[in-house]
Amino acid sequence: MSNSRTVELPVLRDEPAVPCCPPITAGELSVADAEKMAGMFKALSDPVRLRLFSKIASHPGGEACVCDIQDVGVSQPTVSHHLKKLREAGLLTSERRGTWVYYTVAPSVVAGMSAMLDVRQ
Amino acid sequence: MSNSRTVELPVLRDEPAVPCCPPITAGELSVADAEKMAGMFKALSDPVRLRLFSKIASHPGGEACVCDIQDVGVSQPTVSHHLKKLREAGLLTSERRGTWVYYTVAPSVVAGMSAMLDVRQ
DNA sequence: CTCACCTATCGACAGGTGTCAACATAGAAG
DNA sequence: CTTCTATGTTGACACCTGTCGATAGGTGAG
Repeated sequence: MSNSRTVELPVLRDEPAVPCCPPITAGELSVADAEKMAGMFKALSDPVRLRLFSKIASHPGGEACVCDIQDVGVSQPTVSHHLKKLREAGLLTSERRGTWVYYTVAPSVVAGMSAMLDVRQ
Repeated sequence: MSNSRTVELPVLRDEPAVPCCPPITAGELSVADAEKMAGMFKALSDPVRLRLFSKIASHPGGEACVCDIQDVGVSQPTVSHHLKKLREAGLLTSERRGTWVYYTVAPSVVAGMSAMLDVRQ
């Protein structure tokens, strides 16, 4: 939309903005889009991961230290494993601050999944 | 709507209306809710299932005959297997009409999943 | 009835996934 | 340096899952 010359477009987040995929009602998903979205849904397809994600998302700022959320009934390595999966799916980002590691939800990605399922009923 | 007494309450859909689960940002998911929602996400966590679901959802009325959608690159038994999974997860309902079987999306269930991921960014 | 067609089920198999104990790594504080 | 705490990684194992061919069931036509 801008008409000035050579504007540096600022990157809003470290997320790739992910405009991925129109509502499912809009038409058939391409094979590539289906694989991408399936990967995201798969990340949320485990109860433990969903609870971890929910704990982070419901924290102020959508951000939480691992130490705040690791009480989900499985061992610490398993928690770490699940957080890695969520991060690899693009649903979380992680950042180390001194001793602790903080995980943050990627709002645009999650919003994209929500929008994709937006069915007018 | 009839006004005579002893009214039989009509079942709106065969779906259980599913008000399940507030937005993830609203608080931690209970173990039970996490298992229920994880099951729904798992149903959409396979590329073939997502494409089948997308084909049905994008059909007029959110309804399609198996014969219309089974071209997704896998065998007929596999298509049937995936449709069964989607049905068991509550995302689709099926109905036989003569020779053909029609699958229909359960809008309220899908809307529930969408609402759960509704993150204000 | 028989046949042709559409869809579901069964049995089997390769590959994927969740889980843990053991170990490794990274900071912070002595 | 050493030690402690917080996370991540590795390797192993049981279980789950996607896929297919073969087969069964259900429906309409003849």
